[in-house]
Amino acid sequence: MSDETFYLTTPIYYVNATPHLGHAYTTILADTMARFQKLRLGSDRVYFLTGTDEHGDKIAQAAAKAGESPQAYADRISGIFQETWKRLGLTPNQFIRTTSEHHKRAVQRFLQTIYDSGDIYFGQYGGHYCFGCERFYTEKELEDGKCPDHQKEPTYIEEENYFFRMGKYQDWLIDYVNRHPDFIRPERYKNEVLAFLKEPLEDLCISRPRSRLTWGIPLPFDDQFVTYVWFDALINYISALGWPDGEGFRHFWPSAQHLIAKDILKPHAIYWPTMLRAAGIEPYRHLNVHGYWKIEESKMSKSLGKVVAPLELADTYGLDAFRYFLLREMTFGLDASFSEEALVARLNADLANDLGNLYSRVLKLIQRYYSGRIPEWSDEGGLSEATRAAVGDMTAAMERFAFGEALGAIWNLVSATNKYLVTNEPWKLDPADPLTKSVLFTATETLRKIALLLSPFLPQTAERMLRGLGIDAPLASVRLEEALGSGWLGRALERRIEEVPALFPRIQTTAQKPSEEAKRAPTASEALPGQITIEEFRRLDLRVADVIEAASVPGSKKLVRLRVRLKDEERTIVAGLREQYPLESWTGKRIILVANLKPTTLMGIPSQGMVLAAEDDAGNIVLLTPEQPIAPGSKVR
RNA sequence: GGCGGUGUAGCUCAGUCGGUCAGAGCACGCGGCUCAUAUCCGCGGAGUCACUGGUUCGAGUCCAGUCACCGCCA
Repeated sequence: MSDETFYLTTPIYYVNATPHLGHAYTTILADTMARFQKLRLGSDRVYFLTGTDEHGDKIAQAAAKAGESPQAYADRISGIFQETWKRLGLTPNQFIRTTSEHHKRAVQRFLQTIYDSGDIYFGQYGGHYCFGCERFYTEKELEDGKCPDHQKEPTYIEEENYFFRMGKYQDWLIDYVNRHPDFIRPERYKNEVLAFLKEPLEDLCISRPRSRLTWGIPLPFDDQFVTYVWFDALINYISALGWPDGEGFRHFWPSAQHLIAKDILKPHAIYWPTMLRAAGIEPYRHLNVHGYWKIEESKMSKSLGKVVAPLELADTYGLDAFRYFLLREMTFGLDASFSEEALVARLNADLANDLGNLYSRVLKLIQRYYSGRIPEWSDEGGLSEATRAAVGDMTAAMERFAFGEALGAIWNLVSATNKYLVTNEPWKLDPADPLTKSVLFTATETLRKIALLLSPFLPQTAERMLRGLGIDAPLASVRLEEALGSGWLGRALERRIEEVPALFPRIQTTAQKPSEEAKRAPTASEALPGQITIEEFRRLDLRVADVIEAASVPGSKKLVRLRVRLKDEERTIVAGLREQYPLESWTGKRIILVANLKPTTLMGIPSQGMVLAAEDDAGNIVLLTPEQPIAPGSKVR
């Protein structure tokens, strides 16, 4: 037996926002991979880490805004993350927080190590600092002298700071990446990093003066400075293992793999390896980079204009269906679209029809033929080849983080089992016929193996399937290889099938088959140019809203900042109507709002919608308003 | 502006070294079955493989250029 281990991390999430789909996706991927590796290697050889990143300007500011101390604020948001992962059934081995004592000590130890070896120096720096971005900008990067993200004038700050000699490691890093082609994967991101490294790599400013920021870890060699938040955060990957002396570090670090979304490629692919190098620590093994979910509006469970947050769909359709969709639908490394419709399509086609129905038809046959007692007979091997292929393909796909392919491999086996039943038609045979017993035994055996293969992806479903097959599955301690053998039955319950609830009930969709009339409707090519369909019009979410407050937008003559109320929601809208409607005229006005307009930022102010107005040829502009009094939030159609 | 990438059936995407590569799943149509969650199984579609040139006996697959979208850098 090898001493192979597996250590997988997610990023630690910055507590300036509450968990969203992106966080959940990364963590679900990691959870699935960790479960898979535990199945393969045994749970004591696998370590899965996640956590929260809690220092820095933005946190201090957010806390101040919320009227809390930074620590109280971080505690609260970090708690929400922990709760959310629990709700989603995710099981990290550790949830690390950068405000924890052991992390702080490790960061200081790390800094001191590099400082002692001469890779940190004190230098001067001057530049345009944007507090929103928490970073300096060069002249060239500014647009009209403003931060391109926040549209705010940055502050010129000149200060002395500590720098990490990152540039010193540039050649080493290029060489390392080239020598280890799968160090950063998929390849597109490796190429991106190499492209970036073609330019000279600058040293990294790793401190912030206390005079400006106190919410951070003090530098061990100068307490007038705190550590730059990225430098602090990355170290979590080793502090969590008890670096430098911890047993966990020795045991797990050699197999370290990081999982991130593509937006934080640079710190992980460039800062972090050079930091490790400087500290005399081996680089991690792989950096696995995934894409983004583009969230498509759904018209399914949207009630009263309230957009349903993706995470809520986990409650609506079940954890496993939610996981299945995410794992199946995104090609690792690429972006994908998230929509309720697509989720339901997957749920119905794959989970309900293919898998759920297979499970149901087999168990119900056994129930009828043998009063629910699974026949112990011989497995004639009718599915052994398909099973072998599924296990091999699935394992190989997981090695490459190809979760969708891995599920595809399992579904090939599901499909093969459905075919096997149609080929052998046990329902046409005499229950006492040895062939019948053999066929049904083979089918249940295969279902058992399917459940096992599925367990990293759909843990709850796997357990239900096994239980239904009369097996009390201690999945945490099961080893894949052993369990795929014909002897493994876990703790066999009385192998009697009582009732067979549907694993995944089909979701009724309102989408009906196109009627004859619909087929005769004009097609796109027949439509006049510029015409839209009623469906396209319905995508607009127009609402009546009340203006409760109006304010000027500094630096703009045309813009006005409005606070408007919908039904039970308030929003800020920036409108270019100040010349037509002076500030004092706004309050109390009832307007029509495009409520599902993609939010944007105008002159530094986020705007969540657009006010409708009419304009004539002469440029006269008037607001649109309901002709009779009607409640704010009412839909316009 | 510089560099990467992407553009393949209605939809989502596979297509390694150029020659059964024109494919899969979903959706759709037809047929079969009726054990099963109106499920399952079989068959089918023809899509100028973004566009234009080029290399080659032969190109989604290589080269050049064009267009569109996206990413990184500036």
